[in-house]
Amino acid sequence: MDSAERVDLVIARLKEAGEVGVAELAEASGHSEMTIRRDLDRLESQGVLRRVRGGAVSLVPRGQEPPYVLRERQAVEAKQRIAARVAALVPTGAALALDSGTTALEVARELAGRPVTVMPLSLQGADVLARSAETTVLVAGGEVRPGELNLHGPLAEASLAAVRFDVAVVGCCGLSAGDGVTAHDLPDVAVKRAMMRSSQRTVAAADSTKIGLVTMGYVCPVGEIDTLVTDDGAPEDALAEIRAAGVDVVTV
Amino acid sequence: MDSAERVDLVIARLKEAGEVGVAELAEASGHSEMTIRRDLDRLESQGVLRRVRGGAVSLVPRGQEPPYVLRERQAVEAKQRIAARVAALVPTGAALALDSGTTALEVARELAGRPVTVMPLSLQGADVLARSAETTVLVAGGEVRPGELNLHGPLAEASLAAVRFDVAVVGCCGLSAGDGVTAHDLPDVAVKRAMMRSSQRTVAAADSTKIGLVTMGYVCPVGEIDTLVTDDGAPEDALAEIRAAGVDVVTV
DNA sequence: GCGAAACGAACATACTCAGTGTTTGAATGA
DNA sequence: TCATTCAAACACTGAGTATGTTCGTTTCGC
Repeated sequence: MDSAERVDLVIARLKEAGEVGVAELAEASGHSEMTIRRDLDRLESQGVLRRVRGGAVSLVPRGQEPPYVLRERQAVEAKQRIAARVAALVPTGAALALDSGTTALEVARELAGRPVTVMPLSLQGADVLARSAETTVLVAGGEVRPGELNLHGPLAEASLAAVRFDVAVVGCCGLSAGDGVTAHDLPDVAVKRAMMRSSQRTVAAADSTKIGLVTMGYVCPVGEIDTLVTDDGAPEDALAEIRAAGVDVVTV
Repeated sequence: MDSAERVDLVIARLKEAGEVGVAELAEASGHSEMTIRRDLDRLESQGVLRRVRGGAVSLVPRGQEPPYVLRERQAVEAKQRIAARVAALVPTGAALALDSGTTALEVARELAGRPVTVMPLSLQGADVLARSAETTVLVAGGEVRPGELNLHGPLAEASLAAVRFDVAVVGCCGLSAGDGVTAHDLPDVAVKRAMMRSSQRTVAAADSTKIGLVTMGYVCPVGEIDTLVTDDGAPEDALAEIRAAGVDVVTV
């Protein structure tokens, strides 16, 4: 069991019980207690948990978005397939606004090197795209959320408002026919709205775990999405409802 | 002779003769030709030179700013000392605009972790600063120059205009009492002006090789600089002239 | 206050990966 | 055509990281 698997184990136990013990993890993973302690210390510095004597307790509150370091390890393969499909929807020479988040970062990796103009809403996205001379990167301003490295606030919205895009690629935390597109917090909602306002078309990229989910920040009714790209794990009836709202649903 | 020294050697020869040979470099550096080829390939991908059969020719035109990959290896120690002094001038809680460039990047490293609000004008600066939870990062929007990773254009200027700073930390390519503060290109000039316009005080950070130099883009007369931080390698008479213009000159 | 458990600093070991050199066959240009 | 240059493939090396072990210190329950 390697480092990544150990982290998965810690997360799983925290999700079940809300707390874990060092000895218990050492036993289960087959590693020394010292190594487990080092794992837990790292996760604490990433804000995932809080160390207590003998183990650790969960810090991720229910219903809130898990931290970036955890999300980036979830459904990686599905996200890459979705990202490839989204990138294929972007014509050469197009201008697009690219949301923050793990799925959007994969889209950035796919787009890097293609002759398009991109406004990424995250520093990681900007970094990936700026390495290529072919791609024009027009980074949005804004306040950087620590840990997440995404951009929000009035500066971000002003940057988006100053440009017109062919396509907005938005990630979302929840998407259901009844409750529309939702995000985890309000600053993100404002940014997503600004992206959509400045773009002719909106493409939503969401892995199937997001379908049917409803989170706190309401962005818009599903009907405002032009195209949804998701993986094939979503229940067919939920997708049918979304299609009925006029969305072009693509599964990969 | 390690990798960094070999690159220096390549640059030196290119500066003298405009071209270098693989065999010649292998001889001079004491390394195999294969290693030299790999060095040259890397430098080609960084835009420093163009490979030709048997060697390489220079791509950096006279009078233009050398690429970032070269500048970052020049006067490293002086830049770090200057950066530490500049950071010391920034009071806790202050808001500052931070220029792009290698010296400013060192300032960012010094500032990371301190409770200040920073608007960096480069992606690297943003990256360094955003890692710390203590520091508020308000990244400027704008177009990213490939290779350089700095931000310019109307979006950057608009971001700067939307905020008021206590201090602007500007790097410069040239600084002389007679010809004022100069930069290498016009988009940079506009950004530096916008930084200064939005800030109460301007601190210029420039290693001594920049003192007395004049480059193409005129930014402002030296008198508009409040404080200049430089290393002790600058000629005293040049510094005296700058002081006479009302600049508080600090040497480290 | 006492003792057991947990902790973390320090050192030793194992592993990974980037950088380098050598070989060899293909590509290039005089 | 032929010598030179190139680049792919493989082996070697050293730096840096991850892990385990030891041991003295800290913490908590009693």
